[in-house]
Amino acid sequence: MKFRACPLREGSLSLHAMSKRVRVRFAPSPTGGLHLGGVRTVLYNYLFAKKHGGDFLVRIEDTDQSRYVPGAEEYIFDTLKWCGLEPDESVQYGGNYGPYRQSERKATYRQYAEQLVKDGHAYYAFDTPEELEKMRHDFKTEQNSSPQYDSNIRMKMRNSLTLAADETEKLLAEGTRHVIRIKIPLHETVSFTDMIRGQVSFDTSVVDDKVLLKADGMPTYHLAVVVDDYLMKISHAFRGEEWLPSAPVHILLWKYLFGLENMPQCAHFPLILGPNGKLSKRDGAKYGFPVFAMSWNDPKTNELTEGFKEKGFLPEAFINLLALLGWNDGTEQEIFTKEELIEKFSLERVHSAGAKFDYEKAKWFNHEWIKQSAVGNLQLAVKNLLAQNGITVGNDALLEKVIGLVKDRCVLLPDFVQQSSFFFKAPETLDVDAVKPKWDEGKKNFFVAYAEKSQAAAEWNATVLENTFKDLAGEKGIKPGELQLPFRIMLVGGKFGPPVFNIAELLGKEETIERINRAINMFG
RNA sequence: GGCCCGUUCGUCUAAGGGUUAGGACACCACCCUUUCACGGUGGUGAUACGAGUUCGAAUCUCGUACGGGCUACCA
Repeated sequence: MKFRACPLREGSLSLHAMSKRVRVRFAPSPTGGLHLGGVRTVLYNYLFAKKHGGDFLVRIEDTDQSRYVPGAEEYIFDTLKWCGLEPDESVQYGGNYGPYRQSERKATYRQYAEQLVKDGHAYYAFDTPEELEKMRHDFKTEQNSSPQYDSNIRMKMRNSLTLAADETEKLLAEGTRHVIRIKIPLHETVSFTDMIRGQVSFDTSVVDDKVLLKADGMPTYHLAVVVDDYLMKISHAFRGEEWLPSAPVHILLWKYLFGLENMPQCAHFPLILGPNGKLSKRDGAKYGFPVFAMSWNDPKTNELTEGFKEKGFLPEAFINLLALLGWNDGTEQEIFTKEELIEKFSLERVHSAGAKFDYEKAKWFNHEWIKQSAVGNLQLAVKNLLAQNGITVGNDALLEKVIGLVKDRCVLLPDFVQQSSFFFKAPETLDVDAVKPKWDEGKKNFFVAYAEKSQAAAEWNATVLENTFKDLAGEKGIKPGELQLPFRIMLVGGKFGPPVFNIAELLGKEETIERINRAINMFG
């Protein structure tokens, strides 16, 4: 980390971290939802910025209207909010370097694109999509399965390099559809230092003349990212590994436009992989786990993709598991709060290899977080979940006790429904089959007596209940163990839940006795 | 096809020239528990392959193989 010495008024010297600004870009389009890899990119950017006392900013990429999905932008910010990763600057949160939405910066991008043409680093291209397709077809060979618009091809196409100057002028004056392409130099080695991978080099002869400004006047990512990073004074640019191959284009643009010395430091994060390569939206449905942070309902296809939130993950657990997918602090610690992550995160310890997502381990993280969560942190979510299942909780104090009692056995939030419904509502059906084969008069008599004894009990708690139960069983000559399962079925309805006597304690005297009597009749 | 990145138990990973290659998830066994879990103890299980450098290589170098990414007027 770099430091800059700052003299204080008193004359002493103190070290201040140089201000860091990192940014993340979002397209409110591709699939709409923010998938695992996207959120992790945000997370690492966020952690880095916060750790170094810098600013974390989000830019919105609404470059391609045909792909723009309504609602996606709001969705992005909802997701960031749920994850606790709100940016310091963005369309929604404001800041001093706006506008942050790409479509509102069109004039700026054009200005720099024209500048490049003037300096001989870019050119106008008038080729139609059909002509491009023809080119790709005509020049396709066995050695080159996908020909690029590059130094070999460009002189055979219709652009300001091949056309006479007055012809170009005329086409432009007529408003002919055109794009601006970067003119990649012939044989030049472009290299840069990636904070995770070290030095990476490319030969420009394999880079194509990327479109910088599209026919509709919108910039491509390549132009926008460089111009914005400069104008918004970005110091660090981190993104996914899938961007590595386009880095040379960006380096060249920095060189031509703003100077290499002003280029942000960059890092490319490893990909998050699904069972088969890069994690895709399809993998979720295919393998049965969520790939989006929050449920995304595609307004175009009306297709719903379930998210981690709706699946019952705690946001704390979600960012925890994401952080550990490609990074660790070198110790054996695995459970981190956001604050700890900020404190301990370091780019040097981010892996360079892709990480395959494991849903089982993800669930383990959530389980750990539920177990260590304070009851208050869970209460609202559980209450809502119960309400969704038709159970209204009238007694919050009881709910608190119930959550405390059952949270150790809940992996996902919805598990609370099964584990705690019966505290608020008597089970509608009892697992009679589990009891009947061994049910007899002796047991029936026991429970009739136990109900009577309970009625008379002066104290009502698990210990007293259990002692009474065991004493009575002894008197009747029945093993207490044989009576516990029927008792559980009576109260819970099935073979699950916390220890029976704890359940009875929370249920209270009246309810417990009522359930015993009701069940005795059902067992016959 | 070309270019780039990568490769330690099934999965996430630790080990920065010298360790019986460590931990976690999952799995198995036992203990605890007469429900289901939690928890505890133990177990199975990895340095892709081949050369080289070195007294010594998971670690450094090269090659091979395999995996992934990119190769759009998408990001």
